[in-house]
Amino acid sequence: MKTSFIPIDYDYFDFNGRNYTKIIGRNSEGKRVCIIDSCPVYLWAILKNNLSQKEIGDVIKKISKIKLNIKGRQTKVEKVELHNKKFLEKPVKALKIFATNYKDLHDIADKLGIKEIEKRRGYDLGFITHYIIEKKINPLQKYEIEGEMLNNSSEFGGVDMGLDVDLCINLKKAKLLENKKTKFFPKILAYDIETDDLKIGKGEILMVSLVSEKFKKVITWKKSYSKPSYVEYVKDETELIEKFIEYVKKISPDFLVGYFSDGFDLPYLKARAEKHKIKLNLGLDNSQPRFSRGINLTGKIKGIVHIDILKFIKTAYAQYMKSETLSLNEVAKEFLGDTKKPFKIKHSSELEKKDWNNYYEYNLHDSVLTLNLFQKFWPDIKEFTKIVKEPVFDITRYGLSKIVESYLLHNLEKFNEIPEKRPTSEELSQRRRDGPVEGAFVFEPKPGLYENIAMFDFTSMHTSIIISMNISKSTLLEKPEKNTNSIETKRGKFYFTKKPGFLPSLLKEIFEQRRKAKSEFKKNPNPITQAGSNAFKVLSASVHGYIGFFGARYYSKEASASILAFVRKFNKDTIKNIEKKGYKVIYGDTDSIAFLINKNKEIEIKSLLQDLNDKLPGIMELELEGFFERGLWVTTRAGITGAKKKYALLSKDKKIKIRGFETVRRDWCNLARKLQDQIIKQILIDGNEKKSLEYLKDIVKKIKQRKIRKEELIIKTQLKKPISEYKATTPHVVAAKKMHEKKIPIGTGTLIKYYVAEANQKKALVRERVKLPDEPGKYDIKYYLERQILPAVENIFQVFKINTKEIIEGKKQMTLGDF
DNA sequence: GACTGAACTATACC
DNA sequence: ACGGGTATAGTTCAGTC
Repeated sequence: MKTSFIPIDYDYFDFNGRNYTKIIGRNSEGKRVCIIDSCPVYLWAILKNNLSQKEIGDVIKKISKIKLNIKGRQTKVEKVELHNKKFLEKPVKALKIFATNYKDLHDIADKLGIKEIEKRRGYDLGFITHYIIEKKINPLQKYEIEGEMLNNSSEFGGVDMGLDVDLCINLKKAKLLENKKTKFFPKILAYDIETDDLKIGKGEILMVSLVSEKFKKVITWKKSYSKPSYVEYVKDETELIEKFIEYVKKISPDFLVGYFSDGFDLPYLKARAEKHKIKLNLGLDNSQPRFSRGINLTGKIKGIVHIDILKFIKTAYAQYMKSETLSLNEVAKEFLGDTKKPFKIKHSSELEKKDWNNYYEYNLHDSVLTLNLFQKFWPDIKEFTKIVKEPVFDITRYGLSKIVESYLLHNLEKFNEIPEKRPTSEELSQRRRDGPVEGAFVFEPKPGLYENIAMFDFTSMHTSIIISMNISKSTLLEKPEKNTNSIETKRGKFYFTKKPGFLPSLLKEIFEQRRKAKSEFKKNPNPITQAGSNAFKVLSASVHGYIGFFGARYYSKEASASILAFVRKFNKDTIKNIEKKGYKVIYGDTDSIAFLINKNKEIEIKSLLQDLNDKLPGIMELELEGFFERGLWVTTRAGITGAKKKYALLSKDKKIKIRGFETVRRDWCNLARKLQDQIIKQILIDGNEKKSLEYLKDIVKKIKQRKIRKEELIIKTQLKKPISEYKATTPHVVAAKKMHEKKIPIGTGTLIKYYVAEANQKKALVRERVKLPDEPGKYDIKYYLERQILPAVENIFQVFKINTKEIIEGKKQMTLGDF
């Protein structure tokens, strides 16, 4: 039997004590294919130096005899081979110890505590990762496979019986079809549920929507006066769940996609199914979803990849996004230009018959948005999966460190490297005690309104330093050596060999692929080329964070400290060089430098850039970020020093770039944010403060006359941990408690909204005046003037020597006099 | 009881 | 626990006079 095959979902099972993979995928005809395969299972024992041939022979003999009878199965060492390998770049002699079952490698490693063995490695990768590395059956790549058809046979304990696939093949041969572009259009089904209570399983599921390319359905037992065509009525919640399963099975998607569905929709369905004593048998083998334990639930369905698209967006894109929250509404707005349907959710008992049609539509559209978001990010997910070589299920849930680490693990073989182990819990606590390393340098600006500014920045600074200076855990030298890359840090002077290490080499590969992908995208801008560029960008930008992350296999505080020391050095050196040429540097943060170009022409600045670049080592590169007509820097609140990380620029093409100001912070009320935004824009465009001052006076007047709507004064603050863990009772904690009393569901991550009301008695603390947005009350004019408006504008006008405090307070006294 | 600095908290920048 | 450090700023809390 021969067919094409694109692997999608990976699973494994034991048969006669051995491990077998069960991979579900599709062939070119769109048929669902399952392949059964196995691979050698082994771990590495790194031998001590200077062992004699005889000693090695004796060790091999000893190890070959290891037999274990644990967890109800027999496992043994089946073969031992001697190999010349590398571990952390150093040549080592290592024994490749083959055993029966991957899950027993740990126990075998425990038996290897003998003096000739220095280290034991390679048994903590997970069987699927081990299998993919070993057999190179990579996810989402296209193969031509050969094997025996299994047709409800009893082979492998009848694994294919009751498995809903078109073909089940015992794999014999697989050939990667390299040159053919994989045209793989997966079947996607998005879903979303509506319930009467947000606590998992507590309320009833009122309806569930299912949306795929040519399918739209809302299943509900809550009837309206008229039934839209996409709605299907069922008798009750039990039937709703059964109907849901029926449709999922009928459509049989490759991906079942939800938004926050790991934490809500899927566990909810499971809990309600349990309550009604029915099985949520969504798996291709009729199994129920399985949930991982831990803080973050993840729901796995066998054969169908369950994807919580929120998780992927959060990990890979949140840092580049404008949205203030990751709610479906905001994320859809940013990426799709579409929003949720307006509908105010109430408990079903409070809904009138006429409301239900809107509720159906709302529910349906949430699935539409979820589907569209998946489509939007599918090219990215595909790229990440192909590059990192971990299954889609994991790629969409891994954090950045796991993505980087997986990439490294899947590429060690070409360096003949034995993988490093995960840190033990002792190592983890030690690493946490290491404390932080000194970070980047930020130039203290002199407050003012400047004209004609140029901004340079280093291209992917940390990444290019790692590559150019060959920095990593394994290239760090124990002793000083000549002709090395060295750097002084607070933790001592560190030396790195110039012989390329595997981590900097792999990073260089990613970096070059990113460059290619980026130019590809520029030549031919489309979602596919953009996704390639994005994936390499995110991956390469995360490597420095990975090295400094205490949970990393290739963690190195020395390497991390060195990278940051180089970051400071290159930035400061460049500032000096720019100043030497007679320019005034006004600001810089980590990898950027802003300076005044005075009367010089742009061409002269570009030649300065060229000069600076000529002196930079390796692949390091300084770029022109842009030319700016005007720029505004202010003092800190204390009013003495220039504030770092707070500035605004007006580019030549009249675009405004605002950084750090209250305008861009979501924990300030809209009024203060909008006012500041207007003022900054006006000042940058006009070059003076006159109009802005009038605008400020007008707003102050309006607030005193209570002409500002309360919505403009709502302060939004996120709960970062459970309420009980707060040591200080802050305003937003008080508001959260009020919400809790009102039975509004809250938890870590909830954006708490409140306003500050007038005090009826002498209430000094802000928290005593906190009210929820729909609580009646008058807002506190004094608070908003002094704690929101004034701080937002004070240091801006200070640049023009205008004392805003007098303007605000002076008028206030007059108004108070009126009372 | 008013004042003040430290601690706690959130959020931004790169 | 699931990249990192640097920085600003508000509010509460605890200690001082």
